[in-house]
Amino acid sequence: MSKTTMRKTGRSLPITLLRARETVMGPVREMLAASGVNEQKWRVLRVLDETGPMDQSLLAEKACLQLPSLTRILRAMEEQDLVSRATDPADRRRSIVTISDTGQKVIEDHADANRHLFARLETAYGAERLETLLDLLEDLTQTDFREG
Amino acid sequence: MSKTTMRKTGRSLPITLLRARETVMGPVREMLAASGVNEQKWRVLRVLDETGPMDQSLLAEKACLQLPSLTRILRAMEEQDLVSRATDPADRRRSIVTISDTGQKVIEDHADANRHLFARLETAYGAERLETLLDLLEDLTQTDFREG
DNA sequence: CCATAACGCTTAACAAAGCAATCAATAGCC
DNA sequence: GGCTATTGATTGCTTTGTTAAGCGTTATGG
Repeated sequence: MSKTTMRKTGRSLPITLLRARETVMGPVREMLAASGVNEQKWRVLRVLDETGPMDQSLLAEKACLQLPSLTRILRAMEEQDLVSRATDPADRRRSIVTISDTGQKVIEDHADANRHLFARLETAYGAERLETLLDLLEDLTQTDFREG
Repeated sequence: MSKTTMRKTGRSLPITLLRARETVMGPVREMLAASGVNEQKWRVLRVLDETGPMDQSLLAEKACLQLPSLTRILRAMEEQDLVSRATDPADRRRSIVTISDTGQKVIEDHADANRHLFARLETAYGAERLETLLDLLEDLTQTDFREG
């Protein structure tokens, strides 16, 4: 045994989060497997559908994607006619991304399966506990615990 | 606005988990940036340090890594002398991974910073809430909500 | 025994993450 | 106005995730 093993090894939040994410995303990936969109594209579509057109920086933040990743994903999504991009006339650095009818249709096609999945999760895990978990996670995200 | 936007757009557990993970891992990545280990190697080292030598399949599961990823990571870690591998004489398909003194040192070097980080998180977020969150996450991981 | 299946790990191929550098457009400042 | 700094997006490079196939080893069943 190692010296460091002697310390009380508390549960690891990073690994626990990873595991939980895998548990949740597995079924979602299954759901999306058939259609031409993957997890990331689905997140992009959902954000655009829920919030409307926006520039890429904001979209990246809301969809939890890095700008470089988003750039490449949007290129593919444009080719699939899921979204369209147009440079913002007010600031020609910006490019505004808009969901297309095809993109809307993908969302709608998966809406039922998604609701069904979520409903099963609520049943198996407990609706109140799920609410609590989401609250705690959102608070964690807003917690600042950096140096200084 | 879209048709689908009309539905009550519940909070998305996948994205919330992603965000929370990013919040937690950001500072950890900063901590590790200087040393030669990244997030994944750090997870491998921690698992080996806490639980002792083990074969790769178990290590992969505990460190939340896929076997192919682990293969590549271990190759690099062997070159860095962080771990060593030896085929299990009892079952020569298995290869047992052991943390090295260099690997131990990396853990020890970061132990303080890691504890400090975790302590600040406990302070900023609340120790009890953190416990609750970990409990809820672990339960979620054990929740089966697949079809059928 | 021996053929076959199952297992543990590796390799291969491609998409994506992460990070740094780059480029074009805008903003600030003298 | 013209120079520099900043911003939004893209590209390049390396590592990892994901899936499927492959190889050697061990278990199983006739």
